[in-house]
Amino acid sequence: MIDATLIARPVTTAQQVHDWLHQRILRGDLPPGARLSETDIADQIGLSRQPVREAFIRLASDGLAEVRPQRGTYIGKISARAVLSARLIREAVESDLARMVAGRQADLAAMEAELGVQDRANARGDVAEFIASDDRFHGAMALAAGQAAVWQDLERLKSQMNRLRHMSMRVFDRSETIGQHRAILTALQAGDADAAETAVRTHLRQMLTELPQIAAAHPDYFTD
Amino acid sequence: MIDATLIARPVTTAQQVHDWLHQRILRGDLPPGARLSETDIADQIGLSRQPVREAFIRLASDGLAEVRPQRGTYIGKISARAVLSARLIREAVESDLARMVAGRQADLAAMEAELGVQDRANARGDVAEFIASDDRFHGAMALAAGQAAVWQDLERLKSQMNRLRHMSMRVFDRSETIGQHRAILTALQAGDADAAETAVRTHLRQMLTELPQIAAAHPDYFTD
DNA sequence: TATACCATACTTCCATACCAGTAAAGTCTT
DNA sequence: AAGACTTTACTGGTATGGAAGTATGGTATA
Repeated sequence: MIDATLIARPVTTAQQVHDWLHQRILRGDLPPGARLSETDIADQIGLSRQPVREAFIRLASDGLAEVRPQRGTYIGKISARAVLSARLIREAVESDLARMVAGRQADLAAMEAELGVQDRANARGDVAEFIASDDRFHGAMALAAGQAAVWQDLERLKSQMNRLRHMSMRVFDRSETIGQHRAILTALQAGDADAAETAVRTHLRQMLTELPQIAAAHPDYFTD
Repeated sequence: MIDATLIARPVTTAQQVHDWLHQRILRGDLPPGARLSETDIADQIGLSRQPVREAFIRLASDGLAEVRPQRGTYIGKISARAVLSARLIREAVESDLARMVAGRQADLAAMEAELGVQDRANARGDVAEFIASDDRFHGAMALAAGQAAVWQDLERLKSQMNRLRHMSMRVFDRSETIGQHRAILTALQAGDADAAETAVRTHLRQMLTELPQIAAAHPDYFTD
């Protein structure tokens, strides 16, 4: 048995450049508003400008960069409007997913496991790992609802939120987040759809209070 | 007062090529699975391959095309999984939006107007206009909820569904769709959040019955 | 001092040439 | 005739050069 994802995947250089930059942007290594230069990056990694340019185009499609013709390419600032929109969508979708999970006998072991990971990451102050585990927790819920594809579709929206979270994580205590996660899981285990929905909405509304504070602390990283 | 959107908008050739192909794909002029050739299109519109190539990259990011390195570029087939995922997301989000609209004194004139447009388009058999009006109807609801940005974020997902609808519209009678739209509007006007949510969910679940029939009629246009 | 102008040094955008991988037609061998 | 191998004609991927537009800083002028 051959893994089709391997034979069908001659990853191009442009794709690798894109992935590299994508990760750096999400982690906050490349701050919002920073300037990107085709030539600089090309020289830096020993390539021609072309693959770098194509990576920029992909980033722009991701909503992470902005190419201004004949002017320059910049890391997109975090749009408060976009974050709020993404949050609303997640709340709506994950509420429904939670109801679906609560209504069936789903395997919740994966979600349970992530709670432990988050405890340890929080204790270590490992921001990146905490965020990754947080994502896996929510992804596991989508999987338990039999809707893995839905989680994939939200990727683009999650990107914007994750950039914000890399900033907020350094400011806020995450034990509260873990508690909210546990509340969700408990409701799901009890098969209580109403409680699960409430827990999900409460959890995702947390960002409504955090966003203004983060934005106030880094005004140059945001647009309205 | 100068319109900033005008001075800041030197539309590149690649962008125009992208928009052109994007529209043709959504309208079904370019059928799923069709082959795209950089050289063919470049010759056809009198350009070099480069801008066409960059348009392909954008289309791939849109999820409308697939670039297979060293093999060829193809119009993406319609993924049944993706359509179902998009449908679920829309049902979740628009349910919440409907509740928001029902709970406030919103201006619903725009939605009302689209119902008339749909009546006339349906009578004429104008598929494209009907779909456009359908989109505007749902978009007006998002606007009435004060969440225009949310509707923008769903654009990518709507693309996949719209391709499907261009096929289904020729098969199904749309008067039922109009009736469902009216049910939504009536509930909103009455300020009945529960009825509005139910009407929205009923309306968007229509696709669950249509998708299998469309897919069966055009098996070569779909992947699982 | 303030302002208009202009030369210059960038930037991205597009055209062209070349490279590498794929697939299918054609040829040879058995 | 059937199979394996070779050739050839494509495909997209990358490199490079120059064109077009923009920002910047200096300079002349009022």
